[in-house]
Amino acid sequence: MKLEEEIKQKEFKSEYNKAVVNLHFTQSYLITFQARLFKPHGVSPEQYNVLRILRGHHPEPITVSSIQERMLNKMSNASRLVEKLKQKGLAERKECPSDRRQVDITITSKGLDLLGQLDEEIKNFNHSIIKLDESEVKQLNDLLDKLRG
Amino acid sequence: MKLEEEIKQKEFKSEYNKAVVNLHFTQSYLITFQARLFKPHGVSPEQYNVLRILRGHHPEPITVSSIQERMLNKMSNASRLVEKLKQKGLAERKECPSDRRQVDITITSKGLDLLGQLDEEIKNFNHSIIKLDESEVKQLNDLLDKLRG
DNA sequence: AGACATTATATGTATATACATACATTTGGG
DNA sequence: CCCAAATGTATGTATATACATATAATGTCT
Repeated sequence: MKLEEEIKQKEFKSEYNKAVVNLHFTQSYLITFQARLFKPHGVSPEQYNVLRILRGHHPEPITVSSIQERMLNKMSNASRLVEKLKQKGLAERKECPSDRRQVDITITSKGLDLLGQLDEEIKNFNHSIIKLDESEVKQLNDLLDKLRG
Repeated sequence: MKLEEEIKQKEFKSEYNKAVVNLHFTQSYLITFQARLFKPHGVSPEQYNVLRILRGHHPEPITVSSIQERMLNKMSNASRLVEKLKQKGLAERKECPSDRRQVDITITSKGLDLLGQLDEEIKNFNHSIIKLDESEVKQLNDLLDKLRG
């Protein structure tokens, strides 16, 4: 549905103005459905994202600052998210021997199991939530990559 | 820059998977810069959005639930945002005479002044933050509108 | 009119973001 | 080697989101 109808706004001052609002609105649409998907599994979308980053490095550990770099929200707070995952038994924290300021984080087997369960579900979700065909999605990704310069 | 480089991920399982991540990442990119733009003026991005909704109806008042419908995050909390705006003298609250459950909200002249100051700044911001030409932005908006079905 | 559902708003709680700041450890210059 | 700067992590505070629930006012059915 056109954004103008969704938020009951007659028109936008420019396509650029509409695009900024459209990106916020579409992301909100996605995250609402994602949160509902993750909720029965006891993790939030950002916690899931950190788990995926951990799995990407498994069995090597990864430091908190490296997690931060790979997160979608750069200014967020990796250490608090790791703490949440640890409380749920999905991740482990260990002091880094070579630099005692750093903390090595690894995903646990429980964490890997959870991701394994979610993989198929997420794949189906991604296809069903995005009502575009293969070439359109590709086009969208290219435009977003270009948008950020 | 390609999303893969920005979040140091080698590849995505599908374009659909990438698109979901790309939308989150791009929105985060936008909101970070927007927040910095608004900060000197003492309002957050969502507070600004509510102010724009109020101006769109001025001089008519608008109820809290109508604000909610027009907000980007449908599940958010219009009444708390209105409270913040009231504390800053940017909006007023009045009991609706025809239905005492409802609350009529109007933007104050101070609120209109603030938006007036911001208008030009936002317009320039929207153009500079989106590094696409006119036809590409149009294409992006069409894809986003179609994506949500 | 009385009982009950519905609607409009407000509030409580958990999570996350954004930013400032604190603290310990490491690094590097003198 | 010692002190200052830089780095890695944690924490404090304000804001916002997501959802459940509370409360008052209104509408509806009999």
